[in-house]
Amino acid sequence: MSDEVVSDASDAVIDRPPGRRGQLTRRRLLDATMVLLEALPYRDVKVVDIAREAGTSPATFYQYFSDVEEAVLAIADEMASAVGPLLASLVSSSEWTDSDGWAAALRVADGFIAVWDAHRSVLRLIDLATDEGDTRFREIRTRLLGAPAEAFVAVARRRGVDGGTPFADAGVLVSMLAHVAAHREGLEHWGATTAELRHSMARVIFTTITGSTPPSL
Amino acid sequence: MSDEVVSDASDAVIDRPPGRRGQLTRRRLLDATMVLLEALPYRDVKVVDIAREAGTSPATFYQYFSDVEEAVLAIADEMASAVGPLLASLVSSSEWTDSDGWAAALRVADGFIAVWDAHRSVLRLIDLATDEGDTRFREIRTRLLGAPAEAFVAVARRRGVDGGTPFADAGVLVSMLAHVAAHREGLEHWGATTAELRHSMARVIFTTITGSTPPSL
Amino acid sequence: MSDEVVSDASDAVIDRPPGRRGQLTRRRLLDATMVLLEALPYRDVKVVDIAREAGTSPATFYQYFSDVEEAVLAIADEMASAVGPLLASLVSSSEWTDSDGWAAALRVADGFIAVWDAHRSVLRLIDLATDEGDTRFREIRTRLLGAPAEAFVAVARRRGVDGGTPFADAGVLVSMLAHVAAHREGLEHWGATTAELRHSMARVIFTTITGSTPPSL
Amino acid sequence: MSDEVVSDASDAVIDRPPGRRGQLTRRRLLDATMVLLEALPYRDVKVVDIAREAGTSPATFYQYFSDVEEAVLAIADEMASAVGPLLASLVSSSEWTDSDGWAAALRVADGFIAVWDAHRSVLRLIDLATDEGDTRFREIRTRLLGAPAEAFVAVARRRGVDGGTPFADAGVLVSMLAHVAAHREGLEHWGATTAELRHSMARVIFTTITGSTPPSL
DNA sequence: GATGAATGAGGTTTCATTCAT
DNA sequence: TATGAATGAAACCTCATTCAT
Repeated sequence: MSDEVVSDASDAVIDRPPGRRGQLTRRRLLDATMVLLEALPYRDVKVVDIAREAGTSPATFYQYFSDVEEAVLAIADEMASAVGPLLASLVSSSEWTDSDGWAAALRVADGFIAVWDAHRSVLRLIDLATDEGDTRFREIRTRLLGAPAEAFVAVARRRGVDGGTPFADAGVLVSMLAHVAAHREGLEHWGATTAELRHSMARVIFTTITGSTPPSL
Repeated sequence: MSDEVVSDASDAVIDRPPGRRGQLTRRRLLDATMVLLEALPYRDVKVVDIAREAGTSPATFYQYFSDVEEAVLAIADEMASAVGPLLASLVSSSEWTDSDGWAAALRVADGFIAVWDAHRSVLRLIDLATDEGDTRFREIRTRLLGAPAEAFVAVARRRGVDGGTPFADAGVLVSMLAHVAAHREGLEHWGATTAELRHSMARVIFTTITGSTPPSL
Repeated sequence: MSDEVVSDASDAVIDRPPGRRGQLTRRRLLDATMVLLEALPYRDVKVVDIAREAGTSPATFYQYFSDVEEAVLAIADEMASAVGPLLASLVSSSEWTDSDGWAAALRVADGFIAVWDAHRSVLRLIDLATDEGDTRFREIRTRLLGAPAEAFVAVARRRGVDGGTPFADAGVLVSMLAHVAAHREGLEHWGATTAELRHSMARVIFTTITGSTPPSL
Repeated sequence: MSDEVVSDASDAVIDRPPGRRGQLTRRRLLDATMVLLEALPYRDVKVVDIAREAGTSPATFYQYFSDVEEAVLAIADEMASAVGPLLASLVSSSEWTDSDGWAAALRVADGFIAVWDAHRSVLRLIDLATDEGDTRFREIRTRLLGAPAEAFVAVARRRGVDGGTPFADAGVLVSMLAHVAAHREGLEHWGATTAELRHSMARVIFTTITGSTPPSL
């Protein structure tokens, strides 16, 4: 069991390259952080609890992250790297002609809803931290929402809308999509079904991008 | 109409009916809370600091609120009572005909932007707390955004849109407006001027409500 | 097999199984608590003081006990485990015949006096807490006084007193012994020497158990 | 109604002779203290709560008592003044002959039980404070238990028991009576009915006082 | 690598107590 | 007399963080 011979050369004192065991511990800590993030308000997620949840001690936590924020940052980063391109691809995967645009619009709406459903707590946190002025989170947020936004801009340019304002339009669209997806539950509670919401979202997308009325109606 | 009325006692720590001097102190505490809220992340707003800022002691704070959240709640409540109706009136003040609709749409967009500029920190906090499941904040949020949303619904009904889904449409609109207004700065940073944004917002409103293309273009 | 085991977690704040160093600290804290308990009224024993007396910090205290009561409970528990059986054995160690009963009665009286002299403050506290309805302390008190009481019952049964009421008799005896032992000092102050008191105690014991008059007179 | 003309001459600033209204307030405060004492551990009875319970403010409390202890002292004092003589009279009201002694013993037992049932919380408190060294409470306790104790001594002397130790005997008796009465409930829980207990108590009294076996058996 | 243990630092709360009205 | 209000002072309790093993 104790054949920890691994890490070849330098067994330095400080943060040396990963190492099998270390990688696992780190992952356990990240997962634990996620679990807590989904159950508690951010401000209530404490190092001690993460450690307990991960089955280690606080001291161990500090060997991998300097504070909770850093761990969260890592999580958010992973997520953004996966989700940003995904959302962008949904936008880019269509020519947004009158004929295939509607289907694309629906796909985009669905994509946002699905992504927010899957990562609600981290996404919320990214928003929060960004609003509070944290630049590292802002970068992540930009990667995340910027991707689909730029895709929208690209489409708008390609379709060469007359005197359009592609950046504003894209910004408005992404804002709308993100916010509706984030508050879908609240909106349902208020009287709008998810089916209706995706329809409304798609309509706004379609109209904004193509300038014409969706064929659906 | 300066009716302080109510205060059903559900609230604070003490029971005795306020009293002049006490009302002043309470106000000072609320103002101090606001000041801090604008300067710091919510989680960093401490009772000690509120007290200092208000020129009293923590003990005094606890004579009026049982914790920071309660003070914040009071602030949010006041704000919602003022802002909700305002936003709703912007929506209701037009017949949304093709001729006057565009002006109304612009007014609504401007209204949201102005309100968010004036109350950014509280509004952010209401969103955060609501998302974290706090029901008292959710109620406030509903009063706040529900007002314009229902106004949109009323308009949609009056205009008798064919097979419309007024609730979903209104929800999407309000979500868009709130989110864009909240992140205007970020969007500008990214490439969309405020002027363009308000235009895009208005266009989405107008199209969604009237079903036709804005005359502006 | 990497079982973190269980550790029923019913107890303190932490779960991890003690550990040498920790055991020592815990002991120091308990001892410090005892010292203070002997010098001050219970309600005046503060965590800060215990920590100081033990040469640590309050934070450390909380790593072992969740409040003063829990520490006191541990002390009382230890004491009861040692003292209960001792008192019981004093009762059981005689056949309570007319000839050896008197000596036994004196030994029992002496035992109670000695035990109360040695643990006055804790015993007082157990009584207090029990009277106030604390069930955990009640259990301890039952272990402590129940032991000699049941021994008395056993003796009474063995001696087959006619229409006796062994439980009531045992209860009365133990009550008397505990109370006199607890207030010996006050009684002396009032006019009864310890020698006389032990004699009176013994007489009541002897008479109650054997039904006959002590030979001494 | 506002004819508060009363208090003739000096309307001094500080504690002037009672005054109708003041007496009432004082009484209300004492009663409130009692109520709390019966519901909470002594250490948890706070000035604020007494005031609330009495329907006044803390400031008012301080016009009558300098702290909670003083109020409690007043209550204890009243009680002792009423109860001490009562218990003494129960002892003195018999010649303790073989014929009427048993009835007297039963009456005394009943008396202690009744008194403790009626004043349990105050009596407990007196004991506690006395044990902790408070001399004012000790005096009260002496008045309370000293009364029946001295009555026992008087009886013993009158009956001229041979080489008796009247003080020790009386002390033991009163201790027994007080403790059993105080813990009657606990003893019942353990297996001794109240009827049996009063019998056992009476037997110990009778035997100790008269030196003979009670006729009852 | 991992972690028992310890603790400085800081915020939270509670109260007794005091005034000015 | 009575009491709104205010607050100093003292605990409480929790964490992030650091060592030594």
